[in-house]
Amino acid sequence: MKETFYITTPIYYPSGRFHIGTSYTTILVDSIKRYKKLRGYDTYMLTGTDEHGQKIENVAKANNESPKEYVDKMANEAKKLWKKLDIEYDDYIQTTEERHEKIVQKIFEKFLNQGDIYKGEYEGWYCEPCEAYFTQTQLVDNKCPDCGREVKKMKEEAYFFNMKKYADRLLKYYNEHPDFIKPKYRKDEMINNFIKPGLEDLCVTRTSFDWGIKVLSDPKHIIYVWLDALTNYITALGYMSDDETLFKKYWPADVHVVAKDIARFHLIYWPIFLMALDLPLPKTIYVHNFIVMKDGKMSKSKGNVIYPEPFIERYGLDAFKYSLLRELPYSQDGIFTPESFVERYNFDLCNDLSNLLNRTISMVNKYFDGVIEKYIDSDNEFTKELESFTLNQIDLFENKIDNFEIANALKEIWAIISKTNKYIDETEPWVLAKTDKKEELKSTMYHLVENLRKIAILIYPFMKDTSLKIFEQLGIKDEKLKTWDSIYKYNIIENIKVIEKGNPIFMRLNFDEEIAYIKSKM
RNA sequence: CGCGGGAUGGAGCAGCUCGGUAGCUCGUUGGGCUCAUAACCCAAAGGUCGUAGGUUCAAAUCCUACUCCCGCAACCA
Repeated sequence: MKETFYITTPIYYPSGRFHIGTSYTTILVDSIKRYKKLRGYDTYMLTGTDEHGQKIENVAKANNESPKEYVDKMANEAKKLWKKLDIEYDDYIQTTEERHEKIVQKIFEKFLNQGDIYKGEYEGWYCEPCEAYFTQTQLVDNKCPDCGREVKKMKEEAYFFNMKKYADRLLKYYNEHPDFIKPKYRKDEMINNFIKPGLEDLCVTRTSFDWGIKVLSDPKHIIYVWLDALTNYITALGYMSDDETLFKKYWPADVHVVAKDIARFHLIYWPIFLMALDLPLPKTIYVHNFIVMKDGKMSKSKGNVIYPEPFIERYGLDAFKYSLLRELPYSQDGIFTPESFVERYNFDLCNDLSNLLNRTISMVNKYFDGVIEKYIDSDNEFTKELESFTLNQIDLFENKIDNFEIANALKEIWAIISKTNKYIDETEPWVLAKTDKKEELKSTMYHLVENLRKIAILIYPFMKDTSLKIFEQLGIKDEKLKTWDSIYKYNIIENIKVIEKGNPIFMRLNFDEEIAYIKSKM
C-alpha cells in the first residue's frame, strides 16, 4: 500500500476578498502536495473556509444577506479562485456544513464531560455598535480598533478550556519531537511568550452574538472561533462520524501549513485539543511568513494590497506561482514588488529557462535534423561535471523541499539551468560542428536535452503547464521519461525528435510598460 | 530587564548550527561567443559583514553590552 500524505491549508476567514497572502499559502500547499504525489504518495489536500463569528454576521448584514447566503457566496468565490490557480484540493470544508457542526458539538460535550471545559466569566472591552469584544492590547487609544468609539468593560458567562492542565505535556511533546514545528524558532517563541509565563485558559464560547455553533447542553452559548475552526482538520475526514474511513487512512496529518499570524492557535491550542481527544498530533506544523510590500504590510488603507487575478490573466499562472514561491524566504517575510515580479519573469523565466530550451531545440534541429538517438559515453570533462553537478543539485532540491524550503528548492533547480547554459559555452557546439567532431557534438546535444528533461520533471509540481510544454517541445512522449524515478538516470532517452520550431515558452517583458500596468491594478 | 526576527559592496539576499582567504541574484564597466529573446558565457570595480568590547594563532561566524528597523504580546484569520 502507498504511504499517505495529508496536507492542509488553514480555513480562510471570508470577511473580505481573498488576497495574495491566502493565494500564497494555497499555492504552497498545492505544490508540496503535487510533489509528494509525483514521488508516489497517496496524497490528500484539504482547504476551506471558517464561516462563523461576529464579523461575518456584520458583513452579511451590511450586504443585506443572511450569514449563510453570504458565506456560501464567499466559498464559491474561493473555489473559483482556486480553479484559476489550478489548485488540486481533494476536499473543501465549510464550517457551516452539517458534517462539521455536528461533530464540533459532540467534541464540546466530550470536553465538558471529561472536565476539560468549565463554566466561568469572560471579561473584556465591549464595543456596542460593533457588538464585539476586544482585549486591552487590541484597543487603539483605549477605543474600539474598528470604529474608534468608546468601549465598555463587560462581563458575560462563558465556557473555558483548561489549557493549564496540558501545558507540561505540550512542552514535553515539543522537546521530544524536533520536527513538530518548522521553522524551529517558532517553538522558542511559543515557549517563551506563552507557555513559560503560564498558559491562560481559552474562552471557547460567547453569548454576545448568534452566528455560530450552539452548545448542545446550553444553547444560549455558541462555540467560539478556535474550537470550531481548528477541528476542521479532522471533521473533514469524518472523525466521530458514521464513516471514519478517511480519518483512519489519513490522520495524523503530515503537515498543516499556516501563516505566522495564526501560529499560536496551531502550535498551542490545536495540539492540546488533540491531546484532550486522545488523538495523535500532526507530524509537522509549518509556519510561513508574510508577503509584504516595499512600504510594509499589505493593507487596504495603504492601498498596496495585491490580488492574484491581474497577474494570472496577463502573465499566466506559472509565472505568478513561480514568483510567489521564489520570493518568500524560509524564515523571513518576503518582499513582493511589481519590479521584482517583472525581473523574475525576465531573468529567471525568459533569459534562463525559456532561452535554454530555445537554443537547445534550435541546435538539435540545425545539427541533427532534430533527432537525439542515444546516450554516448564521453570523457569530456565538462560533460562529466555537468552530470555530477546536476545529480547533486537534485539531491539538494529534495532535501530543501522535504524541509518545506520552497524558495531554496527552486534556487537549486535554477542552478541546474544556469549550469546547463554555461555548458553550452564550455563545449562550444558551433566549433564542434565546424571541426566535424560529430560524436562530441551528439553528446553535447544529448546532455542538453537530457538536462531539460530533468528540469521539466523538477518544476512539474510548481509549474505544470510549463513542464508539459518543455516535454512537448523536446518531443518526449513516453510517460516513463516523465517520472521522478527516471530523473536520476542519464542514459534513458532514445530516438526522440524535438519540435522543428519551438515558440519561446516565456517572452521578455518590457520593464516600464509592465510596471505601469501592474501599478494600475493595485 | 516582555518575546522573536533582522542589520553583510548601489538594491535584494545567502553564509553564522560544526570559527580559517566574504558568496549569490540584479545593477555598473570591459571582454567573449553566435545556437538563442539587446539573450548566453567570462572578467573587473565595489564590502574594515550595525556599534563597542572580549575569547582565540584566527570571528560575519562564539561571548558580553549597546543602537536602529520589523513583527508579536493571549482569545485578533
